Amino acid sequence: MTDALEPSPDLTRNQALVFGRLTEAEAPLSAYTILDQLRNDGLRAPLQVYRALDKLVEYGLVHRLESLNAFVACNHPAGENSGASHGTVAFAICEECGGVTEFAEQDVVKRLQGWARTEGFHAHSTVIELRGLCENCTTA
Amino acid sequence: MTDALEPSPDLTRNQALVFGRLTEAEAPLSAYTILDQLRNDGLRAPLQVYRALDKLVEYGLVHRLESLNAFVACNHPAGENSGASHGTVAFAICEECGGVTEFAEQDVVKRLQGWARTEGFHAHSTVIELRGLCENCTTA
DNA sequence: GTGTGGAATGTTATGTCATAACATTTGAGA
DNA sequence: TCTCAAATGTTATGACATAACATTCCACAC
Ligand SMILES: [Zn+2]
Ligand SMILES: [Zn+2]
Ligand SMILES: [Zn+2]
Ligand SMILES: [Zn+2]
Repeated sequence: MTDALEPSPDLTRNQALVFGRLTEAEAPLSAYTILDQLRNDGLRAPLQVYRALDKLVEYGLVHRLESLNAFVACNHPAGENSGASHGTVAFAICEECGGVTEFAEQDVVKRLQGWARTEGFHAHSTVIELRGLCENCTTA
Repeated sequence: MTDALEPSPDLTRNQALVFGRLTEAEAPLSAYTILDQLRNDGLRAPLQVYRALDKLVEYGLVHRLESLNAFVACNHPAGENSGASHGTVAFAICEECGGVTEFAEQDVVKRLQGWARTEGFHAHSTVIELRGLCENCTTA
């Protein structure tokens, strides 16, 4: 229903820079924020970042958060810097601290697949994003 | 978990124009597309459209599709032009014909609520969007 | 009927996100 | 060494969204 498997070859220089920056970040980053933080590494134009992001998303190393127009490094269990790839996942996005939790609920995916099957809809990607407050920010 | 109930008062002129245009459309419309189509009705600036959209979304008459940066009129069973409001729904978006199907899968919502409860995450809105091909466009 | 305040509106300018188009460089394999 | 596909560099432009401020509208109190 989602995410064709892709090999994850060695990263190019720009891809490694962008991926490294996202891996260090504690919250999603926009492409322009990434660009600003990589000026000293030689990046100058948005396209350099967007092209790297396109590949990283294709490899399954990075996810795009549609409701934020921003990107996060994958934290999938097997999602190290090797050949990582996985199916549909969901994101919980805290609007106070910006933190993002990636999680997989197989029953949710199954249910959506079930709906798609009965309707004849052929999904190739699925977006699931919860917006709200994480536990820390609720109690605080 | 989502969508506080809101009364849906009489629509203002701009709100009615925008809602009418979305209701007639067969696919999602961007704010700027709506603006272009309402120039002859006196609308001139993006903010006039965005402000109307904000209210219509608040009233539950219109939904924003995050993965498209576009808007659709609600087709909820009780979602006429009266006081309509409902919980979390999902959207199936055809990338061939542009058609959007709004549907509710209570088990999906329950499962996501379950995850949120165990994690202490307090969601106030939920985005579920499937991207792919509808039945017509798959067979065609 | 007049005054008043909140909501809606109108308008200009600006900020943010993303891609088109084209030139150049790089590097693996014939 | 040649060659071609992939990656990169660069400029310009397109698409989506909001800040800031002035004005109008209208229900409601007086
Ligand atoms: Zn992941
Ligand atoms: Zn938080
Ligand atoms: Zn609806
Ligand atoms: Zn279709």
